[in-house]
Amino acid sequence: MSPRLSTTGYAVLGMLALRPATPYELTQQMQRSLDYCWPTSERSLYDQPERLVAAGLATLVDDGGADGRRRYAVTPAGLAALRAWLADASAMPRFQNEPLLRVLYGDLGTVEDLHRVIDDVRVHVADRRERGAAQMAPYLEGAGLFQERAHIVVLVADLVNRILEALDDWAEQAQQITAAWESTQGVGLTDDLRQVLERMLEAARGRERPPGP
Amino acid sequence: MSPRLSTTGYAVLGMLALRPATPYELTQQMQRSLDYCWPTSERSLYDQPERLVAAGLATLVDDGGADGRRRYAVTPAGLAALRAWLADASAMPRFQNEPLLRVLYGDLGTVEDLHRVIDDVRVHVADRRERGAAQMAPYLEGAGLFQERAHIVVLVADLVNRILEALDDWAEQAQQITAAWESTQGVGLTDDLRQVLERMLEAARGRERPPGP
DNA sequence: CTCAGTATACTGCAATCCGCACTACTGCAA
DNA sequence: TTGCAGTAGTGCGGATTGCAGTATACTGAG
Repeated sequence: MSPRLSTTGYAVLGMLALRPATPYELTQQMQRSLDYCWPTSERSLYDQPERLVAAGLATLVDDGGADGRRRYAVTPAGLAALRAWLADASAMPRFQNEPLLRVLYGDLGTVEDLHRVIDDVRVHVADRRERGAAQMAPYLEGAGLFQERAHIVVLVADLVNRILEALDDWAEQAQQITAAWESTQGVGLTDDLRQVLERMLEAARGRERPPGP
Repeated sequence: MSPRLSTTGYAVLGMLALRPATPYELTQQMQRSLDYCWPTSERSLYDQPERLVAAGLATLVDDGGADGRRRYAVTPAGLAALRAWLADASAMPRFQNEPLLRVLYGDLGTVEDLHRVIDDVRVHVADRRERGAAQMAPYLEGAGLFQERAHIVVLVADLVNRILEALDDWAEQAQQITAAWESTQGVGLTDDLRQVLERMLEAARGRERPPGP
């Protein structure tokens, strides 16, 4: 019946289920929460509510006159659609890691380029973590923005933080390893890289099956 | 001059810079490498080479007759464009984490839904790690597919692996924490969640400035 | 008072990307 | 010779993106 909602559609539907909102408020909320698990352009958030209305999953609860400021809320059908979505299979996380792409082709550029990309990762991560901490700190005192959902919010924030930690740890190690490189080409499997590779393969093997016959 | 290449455009340009390829070969390579840092649909990979040719960054080195099988290679201008791209600023990594979105709205569904999403993450991650290990193991014996680029490949694989590890560790902890939940709503800040939150905030604080005056 | 400058809250548009269905060819096996 | 699976694509409609542009409100200098 409904022409298959996109994941972004469900993301918006979910936000409206938490509380009715105007498109602009959706863009604000996106920066606070959605951006950590499902980044989208602001542009598309302005279009989503209308599409949800067309599918019968949301309604206009306040057309704010001629000057816009339209507020939308979920319908019972919308809630049902959300619950159905939550019940079906999820996709593998997709990581659009542009800095890593630059590292992957790093041997086509200079060592300075490579160093800068890695440094930038740490800067980006530090910024994100700082903003994340500022958002999460109030929850300890019972004063979070969605305190009644604290259990969910903490779980989500924890994964985001773990991934940022992984990025930062990697970047720190990459800084140390690449500091010695004189060129981006022909470095070969140096001792430190061999260690990294061995640890990686060992960890992967460890997960397969506990003992083995 | 050229109408600004997309990141996917540079990703393809980079693959062609490593070795000339047919569009189909690009889709194969994507599954092996690009998918870990810059996932795209196969469909768009078929279109990219033509676009690069139009921009003067690639050329057809073998139009395989009427039956397709066209092979493309970078031009000197293409290599220059790649180097210029490597020299300019990178964007923050973007994580499209659909399972996490489902957790974020988990309080609108059942506990079973929530458990399943978290379990699925571990399954997805195990699968990825296994494939990654199979690809990386040959590099230890000097028999990797791009052995002469081993230093780069190991660095990239290490970040991918660290992120997968973070996902799995998080999921394992989330399994334990949510195992006790009888409903997805009104759980509140239980002791285990409070500990997670405290560790998170402490870690973030630790990064800000080493000692303090 | 007014006028430039800035912030907020959008809208339009062209380019790009995506999923899906569909085609065409090859081997090979009943 | 027909059916089926695998390989290598193409076409198309709709979704998404970045960017430029608009409208309105406030703010403080002259």
